[in-house]
Amino acid sequence: MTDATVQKIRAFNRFYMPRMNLLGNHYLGSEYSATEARVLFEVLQNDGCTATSIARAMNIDKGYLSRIISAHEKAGYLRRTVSSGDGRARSLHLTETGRARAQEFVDLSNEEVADILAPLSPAERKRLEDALDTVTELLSKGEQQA
Amino acid sequence: MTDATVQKIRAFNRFYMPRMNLLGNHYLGSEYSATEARVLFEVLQNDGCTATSIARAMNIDKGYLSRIISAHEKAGYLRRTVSSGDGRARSLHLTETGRARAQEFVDLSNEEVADILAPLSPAERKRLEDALDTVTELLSKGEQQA
DNA sequence: AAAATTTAGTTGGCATATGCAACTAAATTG
DNA sequence: CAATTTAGTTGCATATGCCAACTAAATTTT
Repeated sequence: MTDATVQKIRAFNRFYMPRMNLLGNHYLGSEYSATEARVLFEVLQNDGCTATSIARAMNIDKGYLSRIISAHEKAGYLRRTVSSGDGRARSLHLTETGRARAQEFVDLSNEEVADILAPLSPAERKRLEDALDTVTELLSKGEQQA
Repeated sequence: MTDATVQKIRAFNRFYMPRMNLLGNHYLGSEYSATEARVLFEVLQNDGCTATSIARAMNIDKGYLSRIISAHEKAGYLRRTVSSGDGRARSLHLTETGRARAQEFVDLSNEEVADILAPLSPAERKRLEDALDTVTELLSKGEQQA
């Protein structure tokens, strides 16, 4: 059951996560927690989504999420509107400020990754992209559950 | 500055992390926090290491780490012995119980990964391994800082 | 070698993050 | 309409992180 590919994946994860700064609780170098930043992204990429859908996507506690959303609202990053079809649910929308804030995170992340890729030649970048495509393609097999 | 490879990497991260269950604060499905589990692994893979070396490797506060280690000791997972060469430092060693506990995590992780890889044929696994090797090789460039 | 400085670890205190369960309101079932 | 389920909120407990004070032991200075 513990075949070589499994070990390879696990070794890769141990190598990749710290290199990409994907450990720790802060979103990159920012003062924001990774969770707070991700919530902002969820709403950015999914305007009108609800707390429930975010909780499902991020797999976090709905109580905790409720507070994060309240904090984002208080900070002026998003608005809550009663869902048209469901009186219990609130549709979430980023404000201009929130969109700008999310963009800051995107920019920061881009810079970090760019630094990591700096030593690579164009040919090497191409190889890297192809390898990432391959990994994505293969791990997408047997994907249609959720 | 925001080139295609950077976007590729970021898209890959968004795809890969949730798929590998690398988000969230719990070590896999266990009741253990990721931090507690990682400390156990550090000692497992580095018998006789010290709190200072772990704090450096994991980049966490020494006070917090001190408490985690105490908890692990109280739980019977590890022993502390005064370092032979340095009277201030304590060498850390897993007990049999601690080794078994760590192994449970390893097994759990192996199973999760095995499930993900289940749909892949042997040929596809080989392709995957090669792709992971390529990514690792390329991201290792310009690596000798620390 | 004694004093001053540094290092390893512990502990207390504090702030925030996270998780869980009880609770309210609204929707859905039968 | 009563019973059940669902979306969110809130109270409370624990986890996590950070900083500073403190002890003991090692290292450096003079």
